[in-house]
Amino acid sequence: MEAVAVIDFETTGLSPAQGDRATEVAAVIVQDGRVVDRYQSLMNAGVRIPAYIESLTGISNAMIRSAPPAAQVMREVADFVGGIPMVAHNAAFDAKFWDAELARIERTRAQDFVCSLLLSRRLFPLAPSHRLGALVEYARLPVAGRFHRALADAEMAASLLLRLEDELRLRHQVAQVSVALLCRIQRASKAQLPKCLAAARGV
DNA sequence: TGCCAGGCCCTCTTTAGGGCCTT
Repeated sequence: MEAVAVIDFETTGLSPAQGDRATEVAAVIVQDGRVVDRYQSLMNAGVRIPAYIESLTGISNAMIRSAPPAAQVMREVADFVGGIPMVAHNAAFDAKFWDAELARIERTRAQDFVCSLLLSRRLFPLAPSHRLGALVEYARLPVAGRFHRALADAEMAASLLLRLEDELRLRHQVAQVSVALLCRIQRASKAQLPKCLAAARGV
């Protein structure tokens, strides 16, 4: 598979449209079956983190006060990722924060966003839960650090992506896994999935 | 203090409702 950037945000809430902002971002570059580069930074967007999110993530208002400005961090991470396809667990969430934070520095995203949550629902239908932590346990992936910290979650989502790639190769005999195929799989309905995988096998 | 969104997916569905997932 071509190189991808697996990203994860910690934020003050669920919706940039409601005024929520990013507090931490991480991106790991996955190439040739392994993580080859990493970026991580706290970011100060000048908004207060609610107490229940401080306890969820361990990221405090004091930590954010001494963090670099959000605009600087977004310029750095966007340059780090460049134009390669992006991946996140529940990508709808991270994509809306990525696009909202980029818009504040007058930049836009051009590449695809692959969702490891949607892929897991297709390829691990028997998993008891498709939360990142539950999938790490289900697939016996290494715990990369504290859950709900950006770099640890990005590393674990990267491990999950590589496991999903293995699943396509070994169980479904797909010789060539590509981002385009992952995009087709995540858009496929349950009924469409067998045909989608058969086409990928060249049947 | 408590709550806020939105897309996906299942089902006792499609003229809808509710759980899952992200912070």
